[in-house]
Amino acid sequence: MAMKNACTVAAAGPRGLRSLFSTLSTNFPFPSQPAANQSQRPQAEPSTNLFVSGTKRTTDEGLRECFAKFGEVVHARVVKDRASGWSKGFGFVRYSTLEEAAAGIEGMDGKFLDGWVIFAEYARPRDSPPPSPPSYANNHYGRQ
DNA sequence: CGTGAGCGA
Repeated sequence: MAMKNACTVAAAGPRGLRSLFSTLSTNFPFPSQPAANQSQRPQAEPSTNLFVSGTKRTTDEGLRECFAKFGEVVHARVVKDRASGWSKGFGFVRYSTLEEAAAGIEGMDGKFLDGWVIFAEYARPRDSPPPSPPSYANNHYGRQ
């Protein structure tokens, strides 16, 4: 039982609520949505691509080891600056199937890793890579 | 007050 993994699943207990119902106990029900469409916010449709945030001090292997407990991680990568090499604070994890991806999200979203909270969500489909180098052929990433 | 809402060379 020697897990050097830093994936110490530490979920904040239901404590911390002190005076939640203070002076705001006036209008209770939801104030009808102000019809303000939320543009393209997070929460994309189910996909094997997972976007994980909170990996400032975590590495690709850390993410992989952490998410591998919920499914078969095909590939895990922590985005970092190519120039300096420091983590940008977020990464991506690709599962083998959508079920595993959902399980990974439900099981890792809002957990602590390396001392930082990590968020697991579906990543956006990236079919428009930055044309930094005009490249010769069109790079086509693997698709299930 | 252990919290950022962020999408990849």
